Amino acid sequence: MRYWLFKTEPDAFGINDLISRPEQTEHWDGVRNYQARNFLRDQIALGDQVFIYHSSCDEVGIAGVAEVVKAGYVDHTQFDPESKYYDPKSSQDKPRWYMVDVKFVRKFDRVLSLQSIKANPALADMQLVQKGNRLSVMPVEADEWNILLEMAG
DNA sequence: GCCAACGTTGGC
DNA sequence: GCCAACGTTGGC
Repeated sequence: MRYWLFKTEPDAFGINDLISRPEQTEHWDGVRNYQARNFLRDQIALGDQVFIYHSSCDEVGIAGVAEVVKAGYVDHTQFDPESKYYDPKSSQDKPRWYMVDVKFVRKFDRVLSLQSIKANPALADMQLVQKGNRLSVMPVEADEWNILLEMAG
C-alpha cells in the first residue's frame, strides 16, 4: 500500500464536494501531465491512501484523506469535445490520459496548512515543498504520511 | 534534437 | 494580479 497527494482547486472540486458525491466517491479526472499520468496509470493501486490537497484558494493545504477504490483506467473526458479536458490528439485505441476513483475517508478538523508543512524540518524533503513543484499527483513517503497525520491531530 | 515561444500552475 | 518555474509545442 502506498501514499499519495492529489491537488485540487476547491473552487472547482474540494473535499466537501467529494463528501457530497454518491458513495462519497468520485473519479479523479482531468489530469493532463505525463508524469502524473504515469502514476495514475501504473502505480496507484486499489487501497492506496491519498491526501486531498487544496490549492489556489484561501486555505492552502491538506484538507483530508481519501482512498483509492478503483485503480487506473482511461479518462473518458479526453474524448468528449464538450469537456474542458478534451484532447483532440488522443484516440480510443491509444488513450493518453488515465484516472482513478477515490472515496472519502476523513476530513481534517482544520486544513493542515502549507505554511505549517513548510515549517516542519522533518518534512523538508517532501516533494510538495520542493521549489517549482507543479505535479498534481505525487507520491508521499510513509514517514511523511505519518508525520502529517500526527500534525493534523 | 535543439531551443525559443508560449501556456499553465500555484503561492503570494 | 503578479511572476517564477516548469512543461509543451513546433520551426528549423
